[in-house]
Amino acid sequence: MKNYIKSLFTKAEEKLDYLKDIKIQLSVPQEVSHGDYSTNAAMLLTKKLKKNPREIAKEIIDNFDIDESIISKIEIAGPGFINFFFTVSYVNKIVKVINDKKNSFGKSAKYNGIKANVEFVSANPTGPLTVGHGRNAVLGDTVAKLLEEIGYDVDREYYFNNAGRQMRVLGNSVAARYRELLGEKIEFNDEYYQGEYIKDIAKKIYEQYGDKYKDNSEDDIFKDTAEKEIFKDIKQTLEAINIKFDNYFNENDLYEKGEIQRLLDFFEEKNLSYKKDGAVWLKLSELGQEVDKVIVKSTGEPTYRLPDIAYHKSKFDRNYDLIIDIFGSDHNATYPDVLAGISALGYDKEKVKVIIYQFVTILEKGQVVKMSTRKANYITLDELIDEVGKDVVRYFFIMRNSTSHMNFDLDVAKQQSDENPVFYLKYAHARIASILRMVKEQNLNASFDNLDLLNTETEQKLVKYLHKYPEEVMLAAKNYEPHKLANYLENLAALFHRFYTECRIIGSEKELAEARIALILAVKIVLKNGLNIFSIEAPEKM
RNA sequence: GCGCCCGUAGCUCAAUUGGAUAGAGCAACAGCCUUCUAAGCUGUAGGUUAGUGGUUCGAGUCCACUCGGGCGUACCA
Repeated sequence: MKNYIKSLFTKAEEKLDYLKDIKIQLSVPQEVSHGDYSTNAAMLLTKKLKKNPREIAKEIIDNFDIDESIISKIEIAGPGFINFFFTVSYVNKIVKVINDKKNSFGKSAKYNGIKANVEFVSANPTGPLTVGHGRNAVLGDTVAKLLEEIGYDVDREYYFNNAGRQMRVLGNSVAARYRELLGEKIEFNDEYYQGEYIKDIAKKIYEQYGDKYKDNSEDDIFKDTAEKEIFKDIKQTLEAINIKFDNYFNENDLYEKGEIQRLLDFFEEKNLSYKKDGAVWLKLSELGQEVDKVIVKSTGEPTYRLPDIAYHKSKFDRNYDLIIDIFGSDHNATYPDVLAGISALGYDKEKVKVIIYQFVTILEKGQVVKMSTRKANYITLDELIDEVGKDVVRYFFIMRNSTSHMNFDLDVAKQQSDENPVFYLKYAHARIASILRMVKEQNLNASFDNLDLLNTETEQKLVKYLHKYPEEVMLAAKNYEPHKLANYLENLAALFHRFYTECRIIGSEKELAEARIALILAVKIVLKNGLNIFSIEAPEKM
């Protein structure tokens, strides 16, 4: 529908030069009486042409070459909107299109062959994933899926660091628990990781090696075993919500392959770094940032900035055209430094899109739960998945804009999981499946011969909404906003449920019944395609 | 103090990127199952979009200031 209107404008441009100066915006009015599509083109031209917008609208319409089998009416309304009305038979053609395309309806080839890298989760292996990581994980995976839907070739990547202070503390924590197991009285340092999982790891080491490491608290065995075990759990948790990564990128590689040193040399050579107080500083003030920052501490250890820049450089070197980072709002002050470093290296930082999501406030018994991995004060993602299930977890984290500071009341989630909107979507799908089973018993089959019979207001609304699906996918993908698609699906389900109560299939005339079957098949396909993007089951029964 | 994000119905959140009368779900109230799944549908009620000013044909959306909340503001990651 939209494309047809655009073609009208393109043709009209040959006669009306001024149309070339504006971008034609088409929107679907909220009010049905304002047509199927509406444009503000005439209003945008008032200044330039110094004419009344309604006069301009009239001139534009007079220059349209209209096919009456497609457009039933065009009118000028309000201050100068041009409203388009489509014919029933043209609108209903989509039902056949969807049934023909099935799974591929909504997919686009627009970005075929373009390589994208989506980096998300990226938690260091110091403890189990918490509910806080959930938003990151689901957002990243869904953004990746949306990009695939419009043609991108996407790699999902997890970046982690198994060196550094945090991991040493982790190793020491396990060693302490290990000695405790051997009967030693230990003082469990406040700085140590307090969680029960530390004891489990210590126990594993004890079961395998006995007291072999009794006097070797510094041995790598503690850190290495902890890392391995924790990573195993993290991967399991992610798999439980259908998330798999293509690449695991270890920060250590950057050191071992000399990338860090090379980068340091480069900055020095280009006179972009200098020494002060025994540390190496990057001249970020010359790269568009406020102040210079340290990249190598006086101890000789790099700060996170250096490896982060090197890491992003590696993404460019691996030929990604689109590089997406999913970060929590606590990172919002750090990435501009990295981007500045990247452009200093001569890369196009526009290819990097940083998606900052706001933290979810977790409430339990009316209290805010503050999360800390080290203090073992957290609710794990596993617990949440066990409690409410994979689909609810996934839907919950993408149903709202990532800019929203969501509240999540655990008690409500546990009690009212039946009232979660995700069930509403699933129910619509299951309901259609059920109708189709009944219809089969009555020997009725979908038919596309009499789609014009779908002419009630309820049916037309539903059909027109189906038209929008591919556009909604594109919009959600290009803006990295999965919640838009969630809203779309909820509206679609609502329109279907209404159709269900108002329009019967069994009991209607055969022609009408079979046209309606074609319609609900189309709705089922779109619901399923949408839920598939969210990795949520579309059940045949509930 | 400074930077980023947010403030919309009692609660949780939308709003086609500046469009026409700001919409859903919970919660409340009143209805709808001897016919395809009532995890559903219909209706009622609920709003000075935190506040004040500005920009224009037109502002929840853009700008300025004020108030309130979140996250940062390291030679931690």
